[in-house]
Amino acid sequence: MRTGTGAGMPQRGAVGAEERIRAAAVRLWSERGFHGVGIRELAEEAGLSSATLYHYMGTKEDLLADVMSRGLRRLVLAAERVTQQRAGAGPRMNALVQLHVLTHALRPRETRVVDGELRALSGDRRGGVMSLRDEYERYWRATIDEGRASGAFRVEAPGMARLALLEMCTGVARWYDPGGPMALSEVALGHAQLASRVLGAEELELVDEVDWCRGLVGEIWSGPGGG
Amino acid sequence: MRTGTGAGMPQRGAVGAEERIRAAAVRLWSERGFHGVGIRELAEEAGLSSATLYHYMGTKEDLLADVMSRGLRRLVLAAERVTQQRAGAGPRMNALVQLHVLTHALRPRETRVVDGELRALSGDRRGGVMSLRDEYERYWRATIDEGRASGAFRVEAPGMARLALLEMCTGVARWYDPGGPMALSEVALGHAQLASRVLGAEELELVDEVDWCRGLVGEIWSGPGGG
Amino acid sequence: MRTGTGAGMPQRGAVGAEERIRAAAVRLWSERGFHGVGIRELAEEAGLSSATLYHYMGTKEDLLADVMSRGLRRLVLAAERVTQQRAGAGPRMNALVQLHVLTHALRPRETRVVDGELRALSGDRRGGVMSLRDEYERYWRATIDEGRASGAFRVEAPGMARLALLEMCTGVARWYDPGGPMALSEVALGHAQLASRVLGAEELELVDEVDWCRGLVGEIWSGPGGG
Amino acid sequence: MRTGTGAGMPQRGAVGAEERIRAAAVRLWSERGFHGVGIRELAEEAGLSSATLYHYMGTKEDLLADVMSRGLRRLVLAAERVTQQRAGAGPRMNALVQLHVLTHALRPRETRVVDGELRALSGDRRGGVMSLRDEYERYWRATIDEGRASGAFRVEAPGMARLALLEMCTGVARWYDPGGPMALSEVALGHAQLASRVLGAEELELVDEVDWCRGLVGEIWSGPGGG
DNA sequence: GATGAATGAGCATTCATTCAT
DNA sequence: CATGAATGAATGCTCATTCAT
Repeated sequence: MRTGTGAGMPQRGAVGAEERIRAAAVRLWSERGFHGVGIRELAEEAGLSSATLYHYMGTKEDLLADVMSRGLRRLVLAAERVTQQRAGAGPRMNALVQLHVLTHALRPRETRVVDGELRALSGDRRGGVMSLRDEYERYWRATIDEGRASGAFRVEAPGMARLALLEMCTGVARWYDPGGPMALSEVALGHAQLASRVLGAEELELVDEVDWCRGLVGEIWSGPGGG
Repeated sequence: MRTGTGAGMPQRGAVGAEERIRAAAVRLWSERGFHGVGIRELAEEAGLSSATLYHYMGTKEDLLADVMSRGLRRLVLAAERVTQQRAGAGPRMNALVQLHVLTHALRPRETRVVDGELRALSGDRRGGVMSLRDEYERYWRATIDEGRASGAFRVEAPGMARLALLEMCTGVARWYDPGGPMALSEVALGHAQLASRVLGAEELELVDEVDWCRGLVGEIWSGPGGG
Repeated sequence: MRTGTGAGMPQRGAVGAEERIRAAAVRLWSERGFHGVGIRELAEEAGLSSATLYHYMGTKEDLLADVMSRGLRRLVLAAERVTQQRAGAGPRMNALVQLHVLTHALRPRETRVVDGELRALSGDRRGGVMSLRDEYERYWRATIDEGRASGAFRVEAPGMARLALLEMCTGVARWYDPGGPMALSEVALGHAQLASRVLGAEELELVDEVDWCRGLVGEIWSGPGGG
Repeated sequence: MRTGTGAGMPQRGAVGAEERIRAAAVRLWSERGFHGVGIRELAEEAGLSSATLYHYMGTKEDLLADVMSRGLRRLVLAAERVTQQRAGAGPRMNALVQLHVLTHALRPRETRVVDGELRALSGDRRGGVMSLRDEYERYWRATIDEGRASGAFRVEAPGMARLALLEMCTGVARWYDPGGPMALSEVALGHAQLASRVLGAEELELVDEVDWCRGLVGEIWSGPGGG
């Protein structure tokens, strides 16, 4: 997808096209996978002809790389904010978890694509996406390390703990049902507590970051796509 | 896929064919997904022509349902054994976790297919697989309930804890690398400890079930396919 | 097949494509039957790739239904004209027979497909085609009934006579050879006479409708397809 | 299909196999056409495996040629009998028509295959079948010629009349319904009368040959297949 | 006599993609 | 900006047929 339209504000109907295409892709791919959805169906979902699609994107795989990169960049952006605005390993980790869980609960389609379609990317493009993912995970790694150094966390295998926590929190996008019995904030706070247990930091008080995170998610994920 | 060949020992190339097909499918699907692998490639991987494939299976989707059901039945079988042979919520949960982790670390391909291709199944067949998955999760649910009742576990939202734990342990199949820095037993015991923390049962002693589980996995997962 | 191209004159290769496809189908199917001709061969005969074929049609069966419906609609249209422009059972039947025979002699391929491939249509589509056929036969039925009522025809079993006559006249498409010994007008008039005998109306004078019918056939069957 | 089993009487289950195969072919082909039915379905209908089928027949096309030849030989045989046992063009034609109609009404499946699948036969085999058909039609031709010579028939174009009559009478196999409103004998006698009209021989008395023909059809068409 | 296993070629259909307009 | 037309390659699957047992 061509990088940017330059102007600061959407001007013509066409401006929304890229956005609509990405939205259609996310909707469809999150449900049936990259290989399970054809270009024609994608075009129909976006309200365009399949030929017009190619005006806005490169190949199908380019579109996937674009969608994944944008999603990951938003995750990175959010994690960066948390690090800037929350000090101390405990509060930071608490916020990171609540943010991750909220993002995955509020944006299950985007996150499922980001998390599950890496294998559909070939060599070169995969590398770029993986390094973005690593960039995101680095916030977790750093915070866990920090907590271990300060004595706030007690974990023997911090790498494994990080992976275990990420898998646990990412899983929310696979099972959370907004119409189900659990309130969103319960899930977020609940996972924050589980994380504190996993990290051996139970005595820490768990600040409720749900509203703040919700605002952050809203700010970062709404709008024309975080390009 | 037709049920069984009956005879006790593989005699001709044909005997192993069904098995070879399933193995090929697991290998390929775990890496590129159900929709990412064509019938011809599957056949080649199994050492057959694509026409011969259809001698042994119904449709491609039938094969997927077969592979998933067999995998899940093995998981159920193993969980059943744990429940029979380990008494008390703590020891049981400990064994369930170590078993799940070991299975996912030793059989990452099978478990990734089982866990990730549900969406490729259409209506009727999906139901069958989902009920098997529910059957498996019931062992976890029951054990958590038991531990909460006995006071061994302290969790506020047991449903969420179960899902969080399952996602966490299942994730092992996505990241564990046998050539990597972590020993398999460390991962298994490590997750058992994380689970005990998640469930608020830290004071419980964590019996090392790795060898026993390894035997169980070997017994249940080797052989002609757990039909 | 999409309805029409609107423009009054063929301009580019694409305009005639639908027409060319139907013509190819009629040519091939009339000789080897619907199931005897593959899509690739059809495409080749139409001068397109098999993928392009699907740009213009739905399924192969859709194309058959389209071809049959168009043929039958033309038959109906012609019979309607006869009924409007010829009064009295005798003259009408005479014209209907000559028209039917001429159509089947001049358009043996279209009529053979219309007459012989009903079984290749599945349920729903078959019904539509059958009702068109019934519509056409209704003109014969009505005319025979009229002739019986007026005393012009003497037949005991009018239903059987209608079927017998239709089979007899339709058969022309199966054996008439324009390069053979019989002139087209002889065949048409000859059948008109046989029909008058079958209906017990020998004393009636047989007007030669060959030229008029030929004009009608030319008018109705030429052109972009009678959609 | 290998020509004969030699012995005069069916001995083993296998003896019936060829017969069952032909019967299955006739059943299926008459409904969906030669190209519309696969070998596997044919085998299933005959109660055999598709491989076993090939024990009894050559290729699929060989089987078709066999089925068609046998049918036509039976038609020829019956026409021969008529010629031997009925003297005079009028009575002979009367019997030929009633026999043809009865055969097509009682054996619609066999006759539809005989009549409609010639195009599925390639070059060499088609010639053989066509000459059998010609042999059959020769009885009609000869009888019409005889009637014209003796003054019993008055037709101008005897060739066309023959074809018209054959098409008319053959059509019975396409529309006659034993459960419908017309009795079989009505159809047979009715067509005999239409034929006499077509041939300009109305003054001739129409002997009811239905019972005799029925016997002939029963004799010739029952039994192990008229090989 | 009968069949499971096997296959190359073919089936109807869809794929992602290009391009002239 | 947008699309209808076009296609080579691939899709999942079935074809008629052979052959060792």
